[in-house]
Amino acid sequence: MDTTHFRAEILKALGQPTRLKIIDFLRDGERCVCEIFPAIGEEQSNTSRHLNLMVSTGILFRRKEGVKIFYALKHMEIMEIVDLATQIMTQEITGRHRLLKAA
Amino acid sequence: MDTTHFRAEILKALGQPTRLKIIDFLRDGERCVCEIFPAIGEEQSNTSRHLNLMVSTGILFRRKEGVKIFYALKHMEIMEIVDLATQIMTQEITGRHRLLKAA
DNA sequence: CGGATATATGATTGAGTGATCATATAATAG
DNA sequence: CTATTATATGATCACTCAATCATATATCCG
Repeated sequence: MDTTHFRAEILKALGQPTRLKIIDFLRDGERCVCEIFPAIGEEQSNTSRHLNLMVSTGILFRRKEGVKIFYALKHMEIMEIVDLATQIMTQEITGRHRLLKAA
Repeated sequence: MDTTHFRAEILKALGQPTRLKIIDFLRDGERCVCEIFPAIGEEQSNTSRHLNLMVSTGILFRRKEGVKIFYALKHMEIMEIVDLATQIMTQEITGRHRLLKAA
């Protein structure tokens, strides 16, 4: 089986600023939409769409409680991936500093 | 500093089927374009564009040797990220099987 | 029931993306 | 110098995506 598309879909879901902000915010645990969209500074509507997308992709849990709907990270691996991306970013930035100083 | 866009850019670079195929192929080490595009079954032109994008994003090295241009993964973390995505995928697939069996 | 709150969804729009074809550039061999 | 090989790039096109506004749905409270 070729898993390329499935794996790309997961990584693509993480590679978008608004979704990444949501994921950062969900690190501390489950949150409802009404907490998420003010925290990340996006419209309720837009936030809802991104949350739905990430549930479809399989990286978020959804739980209903009364009127509120709570979302949470479904896999610890998601945080690890984001942390590794941060490491790469840091290396790139310091690497460029080194180049700038040398020039 | 808000690093959201930078981190998203890195993850986005990985979240595309053609680029993911390239990254899989580069696990074994440095390869030139003439080796890469037949291996992944894409056009030379298209392959070149994706390689350039990944160099700009800072996840690939480029080295010139005569007429050939070699590309290589620039960070070990890239392989780790892809492996973690594979783990998530596997958990999702087996999880769905379990649900199907229970139904 | 009627109003308020929380979330989702339809429609639209502008921007971005990936692939393709044709062509340009660069390096090397003969 | 010319032909060949390797790679990059311009132009184009269909498609996808993110954001927004307006509205629908659902739950709860009084």
